[in-house]
Amino acid sequence: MLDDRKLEVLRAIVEDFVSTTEPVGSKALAERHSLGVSPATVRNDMAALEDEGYITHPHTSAGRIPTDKGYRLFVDQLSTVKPLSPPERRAIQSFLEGAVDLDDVVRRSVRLLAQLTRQVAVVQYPSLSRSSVRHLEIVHLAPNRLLLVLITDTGRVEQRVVELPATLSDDDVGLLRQVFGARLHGAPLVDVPSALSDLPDAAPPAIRPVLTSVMTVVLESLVEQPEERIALAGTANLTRHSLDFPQTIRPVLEALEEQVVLLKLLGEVNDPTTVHVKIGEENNVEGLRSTSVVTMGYGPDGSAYGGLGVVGPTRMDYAGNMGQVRAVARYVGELLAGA
Amino acid sequence: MLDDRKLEVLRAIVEDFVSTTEPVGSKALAERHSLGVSPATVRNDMAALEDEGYITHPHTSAGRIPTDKGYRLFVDQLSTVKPLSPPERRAIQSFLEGAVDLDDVVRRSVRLLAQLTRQVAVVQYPSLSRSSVRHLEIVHLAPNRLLLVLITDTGRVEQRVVELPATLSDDDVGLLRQVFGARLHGAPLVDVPSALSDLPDAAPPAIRPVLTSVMTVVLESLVEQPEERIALAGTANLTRHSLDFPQTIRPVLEALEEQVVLLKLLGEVNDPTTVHVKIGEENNVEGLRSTSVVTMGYGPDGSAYGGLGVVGPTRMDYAGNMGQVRAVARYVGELLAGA
DNA sequence: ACTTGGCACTCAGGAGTCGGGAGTGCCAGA
DNA sequence: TCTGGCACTCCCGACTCCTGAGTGCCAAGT
Repeated sequence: MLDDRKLEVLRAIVEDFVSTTEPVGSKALAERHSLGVSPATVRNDMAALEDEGYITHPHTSAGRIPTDKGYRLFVDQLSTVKPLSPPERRAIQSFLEGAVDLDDVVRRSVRLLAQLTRQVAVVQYPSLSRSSVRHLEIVHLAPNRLLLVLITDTGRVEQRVVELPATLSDDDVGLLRQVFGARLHGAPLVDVPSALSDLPDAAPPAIRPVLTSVMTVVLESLVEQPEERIALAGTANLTRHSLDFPQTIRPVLEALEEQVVLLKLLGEVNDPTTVHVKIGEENNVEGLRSTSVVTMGYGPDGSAYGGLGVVGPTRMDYAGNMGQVRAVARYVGELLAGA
Repeated sequence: MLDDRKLEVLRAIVEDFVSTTEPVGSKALAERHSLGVSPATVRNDMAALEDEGYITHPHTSAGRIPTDKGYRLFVDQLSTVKPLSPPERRAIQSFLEGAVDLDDVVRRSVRLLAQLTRQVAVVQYPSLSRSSVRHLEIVHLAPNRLLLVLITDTGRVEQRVVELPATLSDDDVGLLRQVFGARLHGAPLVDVPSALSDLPDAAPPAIRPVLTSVMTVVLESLVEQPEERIALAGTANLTRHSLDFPQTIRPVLEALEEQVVLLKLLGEVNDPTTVHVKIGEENNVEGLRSTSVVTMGYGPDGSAYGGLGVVGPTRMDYAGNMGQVRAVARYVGELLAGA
């Protein structure tokens, strides 16, 4: 159905359209890319590609532009992820190396990604559900009030205030600290429930009620409904080509403000070790139907702490952006694994 | 120079223009507002107002629109801050009351503010420099590595990793904890330097070098260059009226991505207990010259933890937005003071 | 001294017209 | 299977025309 030359024509169309933003015609295409055939032949190939749904034209006397399906074919078969240029690599390193804590890492990464790709960048904080407990601190705020501070191996810090059913002495708090510390230190968050399951029985009766409320808070807010966090940058990049979005960038901005939407985008990744691309209508998110999303998981050796990626017009430099997303994901993964 | 009727005309122009987004002409104005005079008279007044620089017209045969100076006069003398409607009050309460921690409070507030005002909302986290130490936790990560966790009275949690010049036993860490805890508990962050000044001398020689590095980190990263944080929401609101911004919303989005810019906006508030408005060119920030900014400080009884506000087109409902910003600022202030 | 109606003037913006040019589809010949 | 030729389509920019909202100013009225 599609011989090599037709594929070559498709590639040329995608590349030209991506770089010029203008529908590309048979003549210009035959000239610019040395295909060795005449415009007429290119026209025939174009007609075939259009029949198959890979390209369209906005109106009769205009050139062709790729469809979502065309981009999909391009991404899957016609392009290879572009490795970064040395200056880009240097930029990543110098940008990320000064980070002082997790917040800093995430904020720097997201800005970096936005700058590199010139798209909107999204970085998810390391998911609590895939982290382990590094430390659980219990601070005695008031006789009947505790502050729990959970610190994970990835550097996330989560805090919750616990109102107690009874007042507590400092010694009691020390006891609590010991009990929880011993059981939780180093445990993956998902294992916390089982690690704590026999706790009420094992503890001295005096502090049982208190212990139970602390347990409840720990389990509920840190394990069952762990809070996901996300950083966003580069929204101004959406305005670079007003042509890229049918009406306005409104729906896109709205979608990007929804944490849930972003989590969904980053979460739909099955294999965290490779770059994923969702093109146009492939996005299940209303409002992002005219955008493409490039994502990848990051984390140590193939497992994933979380995801990151970029959102841009379907008319984007896939090869380049995929390379950039992959590179940043790897750097961030290493950085956090080493922390 | 400007008699009462002229002021009334200005008010009418501002109100009509704000609600319709269209230049307002003498006839429509005379009809809609019962000024009791003819369009011709209104025209004369308009000419006077234009001479004084309070209004302009985009072209000869168009109606008048307010200038920045006109809005300024309107805000200063012709409008009163609009108190919230009962449903709005309820919305605020129900929106904020479920917050579990500081992050949650800030995120909810910023979304709330964006929804209420239908503008871009900005909320600054309670500034470290105006907070006190509630607790400083020292976690022993590795023999030569500590994690400092600072918890402030406003609920902020800041962490830093300290690499030590020597290895440390758990007992040493306990000692550190005691020493710092005793001196810092309850101290305003600005007083921390003096509270720690005699520390090296007072401490046992064995842990002095370690103590010094910890001190350095505390002072540098928590006191001298305290990290300011800011939350943003509602950027999609910028697109509601494309007419509002000369070219595109690009420069506005860019400005809003700069933390520094936002801090500057919120920081220029001298008296934290009242609402402040910066109109158009009054903004020193390149990129926000076509926007107005409504800000207020929040905090307990007149002092300020931080600032919050909204950014929108100069054509905004000043009275309403000022009321909304004020209300949210007060609620947030109370909420954090009680925490 | 204001206010008012009248009137000539201005000018943005929409509707209609037109021609150029880029691009297409198709066909017949190599 | 490719290619050159050719008729056809139709977007887009330029041009013109026209309408209507709105103004500025003047002279008369109160």
